[in-house]
Amino acid sequence: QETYPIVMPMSPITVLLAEDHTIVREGLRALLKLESDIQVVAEAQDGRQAVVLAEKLKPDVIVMDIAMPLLNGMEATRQILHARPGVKVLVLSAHSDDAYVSRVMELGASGYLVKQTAAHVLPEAIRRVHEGKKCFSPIISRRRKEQAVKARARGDLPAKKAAQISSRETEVLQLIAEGKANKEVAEELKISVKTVEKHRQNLMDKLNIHDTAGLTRHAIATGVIESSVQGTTL
Amino acid sequence: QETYPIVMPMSPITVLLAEDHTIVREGLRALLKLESDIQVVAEAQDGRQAVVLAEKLKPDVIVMDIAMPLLNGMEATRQILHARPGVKVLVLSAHSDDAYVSRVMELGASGYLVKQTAAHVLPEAIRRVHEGKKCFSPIISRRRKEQAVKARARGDLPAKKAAQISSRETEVLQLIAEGKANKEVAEELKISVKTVEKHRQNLMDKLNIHDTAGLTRHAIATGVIESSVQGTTL
DNA sequence: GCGGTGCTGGGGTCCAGACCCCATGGAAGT
DNA sequence: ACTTCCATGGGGTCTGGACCCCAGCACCGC
Repeated sequence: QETYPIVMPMSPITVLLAEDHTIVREGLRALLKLESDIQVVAEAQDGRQAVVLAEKLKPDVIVMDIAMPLLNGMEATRQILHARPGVKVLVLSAHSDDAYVSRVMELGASGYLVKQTAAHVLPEAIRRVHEGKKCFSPIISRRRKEQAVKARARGDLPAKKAAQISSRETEVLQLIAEGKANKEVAEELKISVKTVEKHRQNLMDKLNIHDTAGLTRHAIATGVIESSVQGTTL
Repeated sequence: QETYPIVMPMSPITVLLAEDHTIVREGLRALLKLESDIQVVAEAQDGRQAVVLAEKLKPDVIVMDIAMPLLNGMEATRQILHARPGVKVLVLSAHSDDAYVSRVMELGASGYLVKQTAAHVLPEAIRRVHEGKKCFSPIISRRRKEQAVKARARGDLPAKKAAQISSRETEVLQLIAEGKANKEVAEELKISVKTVEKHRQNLMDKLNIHDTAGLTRHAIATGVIESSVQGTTL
């Protein structure tokens, strides 16, 4: 019953919101409601729901939290992209470890926003990934550029997949996070202290974390150790 | 220039939003904007800002996230309530651990909502705590009742104490666990590096933990920080 | 084979942190 | 009033880790 405006009334971008914290999810929906070209067609409160709803409703874009019960956002993303390779997954995560971002992007996600991002970036990012572009939070894209520059400086081939932590490095990481000094790690693994230092350095470079506290947090976050590990006092 | 409506135009409840994830914070603000009797007067993206803004603007209610950088919601709540005992702090947290809830309530907070809570509960909770009532998420209040019954059955004494960590020491612990060097901690807290070293030494003595990794694990295990705290790269 | 990478080992420099000593002022408890 | 605790700050020493250089050997893929 309305006259056609000069601007074409494009069909809105359909969005599935996957985020386990209800109050946060409804907040995001409230933010997106202000955008006339974006329509939230469904919400999922865990990864499994996200997979099911993505399959059923075939939304254009899926805004996916990483930390979710039952099935985390990483696995959910993998399954969704396996079933519908064309769909755009925009990851929304609390953390920004390089290794994390790399893994998600290798899965085929279209973008990665950290939750520190300003709210107005979200609808913009949804539009961008809908157009087939990649989209990252400023912090992330800045770091990715730095990484790329460094990689080229080192003469790396573009076939990257940067932060692969080797099995030996993981061993060292665990012992460091358990509070062992380099010397103790060396004794434990029966290698030289110098080698331990080297592994430690490689870990720091690959993870872009340059302090013991950060390595420890990373080890806990990725499940290498638990926070309740008893220290040297035992 | 407007005529007075029949309903008294009560002065709105002033609210300070303390939540480190910008996109979440703006989502919450968008939700609260729909409530005419609630006015978000300021936002804080870490605990220290929350303390400063609470002091300066004296809001009626502070909606406080627990997991925040620099100063977590727990310590921020303690400091704010120390300075202004009358203020209402409504804690908003991702976790619903009993130990967590108990500690927060002992500090004198007015309520505790988990983020799984439906959005419409938030403004309702703000009104309730503003009236001086306590307010919990349904899941929490149910469990608190069960706990209280059990406690009485066991005839518990309220007494307990481990190594007593002071409020200042907890602040230092958080910053250490976030990967800050002593010098950075000193700058953040505007005290001498020597004092930071002293606090660090006291922490190590009291906790009987003598490495940074151990302190970091302890901070995570006791909820001072989360393992996913952003590193020094931000 | 040749390049890539992982694991191993050693040389060095430099600074931050661990641990010792000390003192002062304020707040809180007895 | 006196003690205790906390927070503050300064003196020192010494070791451990961060970061730089270098290398050989083994494996894997092409």
